[in-house]
Amino acid sequence: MRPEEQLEILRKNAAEIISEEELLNKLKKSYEEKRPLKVKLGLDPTAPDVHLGHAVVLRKMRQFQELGHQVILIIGDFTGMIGDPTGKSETRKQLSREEIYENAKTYKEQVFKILDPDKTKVVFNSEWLGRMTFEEVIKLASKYTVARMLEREDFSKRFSEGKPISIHEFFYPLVQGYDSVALNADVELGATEQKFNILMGRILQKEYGQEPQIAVLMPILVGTDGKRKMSKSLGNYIGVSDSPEEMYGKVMSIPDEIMIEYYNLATDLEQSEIEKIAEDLKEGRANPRDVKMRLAREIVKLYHGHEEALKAEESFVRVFQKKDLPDEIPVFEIKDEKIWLPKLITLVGFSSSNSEALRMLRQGAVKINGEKIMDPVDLETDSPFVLQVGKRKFVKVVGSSKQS
RNA sequence: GGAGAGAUGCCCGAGCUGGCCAAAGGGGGCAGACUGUAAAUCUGCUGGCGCACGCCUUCGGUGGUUCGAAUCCACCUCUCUCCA
Repeated sequence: MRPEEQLEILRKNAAEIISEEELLNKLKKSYEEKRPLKVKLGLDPTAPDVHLGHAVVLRKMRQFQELGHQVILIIGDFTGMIGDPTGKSETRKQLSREEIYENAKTYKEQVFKILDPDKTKVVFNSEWLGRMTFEEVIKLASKYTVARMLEREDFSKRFSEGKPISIHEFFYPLVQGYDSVALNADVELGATEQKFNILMGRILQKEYGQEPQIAVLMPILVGTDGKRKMSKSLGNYIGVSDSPEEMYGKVMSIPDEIMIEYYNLATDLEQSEIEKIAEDLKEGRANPRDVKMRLAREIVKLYHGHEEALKAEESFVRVFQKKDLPDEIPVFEIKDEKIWLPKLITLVGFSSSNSEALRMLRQGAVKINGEKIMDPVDLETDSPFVLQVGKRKFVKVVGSSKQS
């Protein structure tokens, strides 16, 4: 494909490209020399749960792949072993080799729902970082100044608020930038929050006599709460490995205001189509609920296929609109013939303690076979029953004593 | 190296002239009502324990004083600020 057309595609949805002109030049050169560009993305090996927020970036990577470029995923195992300090207080535990390997494996499984495995190279940054001598490290550290380091917003904020910043945190940007040097990367992808780190790559590459990489920055996807960025630790994420029903439901729970953002960043719909939806919505021609259902369908389709998306929708309508039971309820086998209800709720994982279960009970959140129960009763398990806690947690409890 | 300030429950943050403190208030979260599993609003809950006006664990760590400590004392660890 012609470089100009490639640029057109790559530009879509990107928050910022630094710089487009240089990117076009690289694309041209690549086109002429028939040499694919090396496109780099760093992954943090500590949290191996890929969600739609990551997907925004990964889907852009996918476009690069489709245009014939070389995609390189860097597993930050070296940095992972040091332990990212940005939670501080708990000095995040260091990961062992095995854990990192394990995480990397699940990472790959999830990432390959989006990327083409045959066209993806995965590397560990310990490969080159682990071999650096202290002398080289100091040399690397000399390439940047404290004042410039503090330009980064989170650092300067913490600094002015009197919050601690450990010296080694300054190494994160340096190390990430050095990864680009080690790979001689042409392009680095990331969310806008990665701007500083990615620009660091450019600076270091120049210092080490390389042509600087292009920064392709993608917008940050807001989480299901509509406020904060999507992340696992905030519990506002939609994972690419979530079940179809779960995924569908989570999409339905997002605030209306961010629907179009999701259409743009998390679906494959044409720009023109999305614009039309946005307008219908604004003019009141479309029911926001239907627009959201379509969104949920589109997103589930991407990760589970058309069929599953429809099934998830059916299930959703049944459970939440008609207030029926879902057609498939997980079964929980129980050995005891009799069980105290709060204990059962905890046992199946709907609460973290009996006390909590008791509280939910008192607030009328618990139903058995559709009937609201407010007392901590003892239950016979000789005949199966459906336990429901809250709106979305169901389980079918079956006594195992009768079965054998 | 010197001087000062501080460390409280998921987070922020009161309390710190010792008992009334499982610890105010806010945020977040969960649940209920209302709905479109949206938003807004209202209500309740928000350490554990077989459900308790009871017991256990919790206020950076370890010891101590006391009938009794988040609150007093000693030492330690960590953080911040100013000086060098």
